[in-house]
Amino acid sequence: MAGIRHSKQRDAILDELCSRTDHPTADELFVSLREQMPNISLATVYRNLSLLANDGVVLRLTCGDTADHFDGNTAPHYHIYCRVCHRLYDVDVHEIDLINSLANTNYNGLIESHSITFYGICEKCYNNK
Amino acid sequence: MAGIRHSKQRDAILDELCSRTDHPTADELFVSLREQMPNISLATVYRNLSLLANDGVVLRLTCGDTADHFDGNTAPHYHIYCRVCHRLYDVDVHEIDLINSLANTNYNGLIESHSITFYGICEKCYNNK
DNA sequence: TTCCCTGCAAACTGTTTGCATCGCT
DNA sequence: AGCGATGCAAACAGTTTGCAGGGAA
Repeated sequence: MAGIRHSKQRDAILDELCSRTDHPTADELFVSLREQMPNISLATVYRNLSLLANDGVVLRLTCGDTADHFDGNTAPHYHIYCRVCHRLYDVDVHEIDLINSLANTNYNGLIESHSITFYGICEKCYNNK
Repeated sequence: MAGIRHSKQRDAILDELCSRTDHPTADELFVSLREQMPNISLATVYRNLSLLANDGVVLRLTCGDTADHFDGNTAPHYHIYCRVCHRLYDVDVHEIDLINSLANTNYNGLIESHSITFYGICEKCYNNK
């Protein structure tokens, strides 16, 4: 986090991810990055995303979609995975701390905070039908 | 669900899954099933698990582990995925309805009930260290 | 100058699919 | 006979890894 090394590619990956509010997959990031950095390789994107996720600099979101998604916003928030458009959205559950404490009350404090993904239909898809 | 077809293999897969309280992967089920049914193929296990999951007869649990896990218990309950032993456990959060209504209050009722997987450390791993 | 990093290609893993055959009604 | 289900093997998608060369500290 603090002592993280830098490289042109790693910085570009982190910048690109943090500049987006969607929750791109490694491949989606790769496609964007190639515009500014045509020689970047997909393996580098995967490698650095794993590194950054293990360091807690970014979030890896596994939701049952074919590929993992990533989030540059590590502030406490939840996600909803839309069964219709297969996208992830931030969901602003104001009672986030209450939910976490409820869960932990029933499980001896071993449950991580702020790592819930809900499933359902996003507002856009719900309105479009 | 009601109109579901039957076959020796499909029934065996469902029986085996429902008789277990762990949350096996397709391959783990396959290994068990082969003892009673040596010619069963892994593709059949995958095919039927997908069928049953799509029909709502069983639950498919995606948790960031390498493989999907399955649960024969469709009664409302949550899960916790242990970061240490990489296993899924049922977690009895008594306030399950409250949590769902809190989430839905903040997202216009589009969030599915009863499909939360928490992340953390299971009690066994927590005590063993 | 020492590592860490990259790009490339090949390997790997979980899962799905095509196809010929089998089995139930 | 007809149709779905099976077993096998090949195909697939996402991800990881080995390696030789390049770049940051």
